[in-house]
Amino acid sequence: MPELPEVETIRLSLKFLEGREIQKTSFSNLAPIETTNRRNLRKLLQNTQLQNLDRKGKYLMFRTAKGSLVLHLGMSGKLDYAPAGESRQDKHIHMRIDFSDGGKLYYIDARRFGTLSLSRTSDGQDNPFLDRLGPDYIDENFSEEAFLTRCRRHPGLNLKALALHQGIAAGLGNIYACETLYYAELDPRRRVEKTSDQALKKLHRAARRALNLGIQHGGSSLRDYVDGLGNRGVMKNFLQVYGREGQTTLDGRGQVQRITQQARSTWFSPQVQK
DNA sequence: GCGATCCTGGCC
DNA sequence: GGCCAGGATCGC
Repeated sequence: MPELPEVETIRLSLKFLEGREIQKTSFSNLAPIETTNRRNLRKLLQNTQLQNLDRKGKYLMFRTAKGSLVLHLGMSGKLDYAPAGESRQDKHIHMRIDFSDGGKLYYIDARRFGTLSLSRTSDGQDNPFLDRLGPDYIDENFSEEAFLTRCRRHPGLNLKALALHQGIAAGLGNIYACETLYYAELDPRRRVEKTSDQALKKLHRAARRALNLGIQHGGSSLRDYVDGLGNRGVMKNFLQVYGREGQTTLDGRGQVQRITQQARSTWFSPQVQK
């Protein structure tokens, strides 16, 4: 469910937890833990300070002195903070972090497409999920030239698949991939090898624009997305093509059509995107 | 590179 | 009952 803007919004909403002491952490039997085990995670997140809450692509990193919990929210994952004296009840709570002041942070994930993993290094390169990621689209140091080089390694991909490929560049999901291709006025069916350097650079700029706009508006709450404190985002009201099959684009420049690519829906406007 | 697959829930 | 969903991996 959450893409870069939603994950970033969640991160910002929970940044106030930085510096707090974690007392203990517990996991459900079905918690989607990968490449480590609950004992290691429990040990990592026990009687220690949460130093920083960071993000790489769609992954959150809970940093402590001994390493980080690396969390991906998948399609249905949420974080929900309950201050001292409150608690949450849900069938699908898979992790609970108890802070020494009585606050609790819950990870809730009905579909369990998310992952909980571990990193011992500050750059995260020892974690197989983080290691696979390309640069973050909104990283100021990620140049158009670097993006171009990475794109050219995948000549056979169509532009929608390119946009969604987290190893080329990280952060776009289905919503913002569609929006990016609309901003860049590029046909999602076009292949990388048939796309000019100029056009790919335009795609890079468009992705940054789409993602930053999403962050500014607190993410897209289409169905049930909320940040770590239960607040909805309003980016939905600014989407040009996503979910608008049979309507005009938000700015009225064309009609929106839905097609299927890589077994997922793509919304685009053939009049605008070439 | 592509399609199937992991899983639950909401909506028609 | 069937279809759809904001994701990513795995096998072919």
